[in-house]
Amino acid sequence: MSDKIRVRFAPSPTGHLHIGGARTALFNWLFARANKGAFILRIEDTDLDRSTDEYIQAIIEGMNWLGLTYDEGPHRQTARFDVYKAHIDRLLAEGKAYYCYCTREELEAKKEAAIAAKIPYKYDGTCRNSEDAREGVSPVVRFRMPQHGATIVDDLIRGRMVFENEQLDDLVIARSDGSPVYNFVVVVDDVDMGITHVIRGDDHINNTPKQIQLYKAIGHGEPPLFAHLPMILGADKTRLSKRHGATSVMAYKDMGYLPEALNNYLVRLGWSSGDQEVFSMDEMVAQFDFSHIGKSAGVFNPEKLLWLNAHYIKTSASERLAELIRPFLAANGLLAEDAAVDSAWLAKAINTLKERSQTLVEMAGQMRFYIGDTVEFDQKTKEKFLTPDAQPLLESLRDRLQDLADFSHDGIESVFKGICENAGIGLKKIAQPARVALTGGTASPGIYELVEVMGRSLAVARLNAAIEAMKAV
RNA sequence: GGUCCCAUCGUCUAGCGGUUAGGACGUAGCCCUCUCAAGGCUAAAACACGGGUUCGAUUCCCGUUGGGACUACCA
Repeated sequence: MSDKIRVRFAPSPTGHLHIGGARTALFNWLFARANKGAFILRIEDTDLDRSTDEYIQAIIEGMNWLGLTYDEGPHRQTARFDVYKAHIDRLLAEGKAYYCYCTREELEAKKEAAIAAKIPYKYDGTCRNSEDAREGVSPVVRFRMPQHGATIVDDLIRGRMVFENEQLDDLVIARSDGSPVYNFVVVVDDVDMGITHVIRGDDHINNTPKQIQLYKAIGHGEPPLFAHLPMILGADKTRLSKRHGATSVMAYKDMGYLPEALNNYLVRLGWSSGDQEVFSMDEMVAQFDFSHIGKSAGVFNPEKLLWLNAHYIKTSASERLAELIRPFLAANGLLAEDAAVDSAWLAKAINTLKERSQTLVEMAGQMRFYIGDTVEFDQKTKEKFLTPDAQPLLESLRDRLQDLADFSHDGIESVFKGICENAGIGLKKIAQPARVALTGGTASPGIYELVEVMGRSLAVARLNAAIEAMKAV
């Protein structure tokens, strides 16, 4: 256990698992799996006002959906307040931290003054050397940050970064109510949990030197190694947020995306392995390495994700898709959740839809080809294809399908071919009117498979309905 | 304002001193074809700028410009 790699994903439960968090989780997971290490889930819920149990569940749900299994956790920081308290007391006793009685108002005023005078703001250290308690003020605890020398971060992705210690603030580690603050608990937990590598977004870069100083005060050995991942940006190159559309992982599930598509998209946003674009989870694990993680922020590209999703739909087993699509069919009203529809039939239908569906939502919509007694005709389409010339052809088609002994793809094909030969016409002359009659539209799966999956009775019924509609004109 | 990070087609990226600067998404055209897709082929499309270093810079160094993050008793 001593030199085993241990990494963690540490989201705060103040929202759903979003795209950026999911990628951080994925990279941690990949690194752990690639090195036979441990992947730990830690919930950073020290912000009591904004954290909720619902979001904890939502984050876990998102990770489960993506298949990012964790080996330990979820650990909750709110369950460890006594641990933090002990560290704070010790730091206080050792003089590495001190009580600060400055009020928020005073601090705010000093900050505004600094900004107005255009000088860089930093806590002025009023309480650093004075032990004077003030009546009626419950103090915060500040960490005594070294003010000389420099803190060096040898980032696994960015290389060496040097921070002058005089730039570092005496940061608050405990609020006036005694509760510990993020930068502090992160360090305590990483030490306690034996974290060897901290893989996180590069929005944490400026926290790193502060945390390293905390490690030196709290930890025993060396601080962990750091790897700062580039940010994910929206199309306008600002940090990805709700403004850019769906950002929660589960929203993608609801929009009919497959988890492997999202994982594959995310892994290629910032990391590469030559020219390869499509990766199974096993391939990602086998090929993942820090040296091919880029440094620059990436723009989230929904079109490419959609392309990957279409790819995975095309290549997934239809049996699996048949199960996944049921909720979507229930949602669009085509098939009740508990409808007794044969999965084998569903899979057969999906076979004809896979190559023309980019999402499960889209595929569920296309199930209209096969489910439902009536079809709606667009007026223009009807005029163009359900012509007087076509009527006898459709009648003939109906009769032949009615009498067809071998109601298979090949049997159906021979029916169409037979009609073409009889009438001396090309397939196009009958296929398009038939397609319109059977589906109401001009775009559908191949006509033979369409009829086959639809089944004899529905095909005949729809043909009859179309023929009636033609007569009515 | 301060600190830090970043910079190859519109986007994701390959490249690790000498390449016709490669791939992918998207876009356009063609082929295939019963429609729509899928698939195949082709095309347009990039090294931000200026200095160095070097026989030679997309690649190494510095600066400029441009983006971004952080700058809380949030995480």
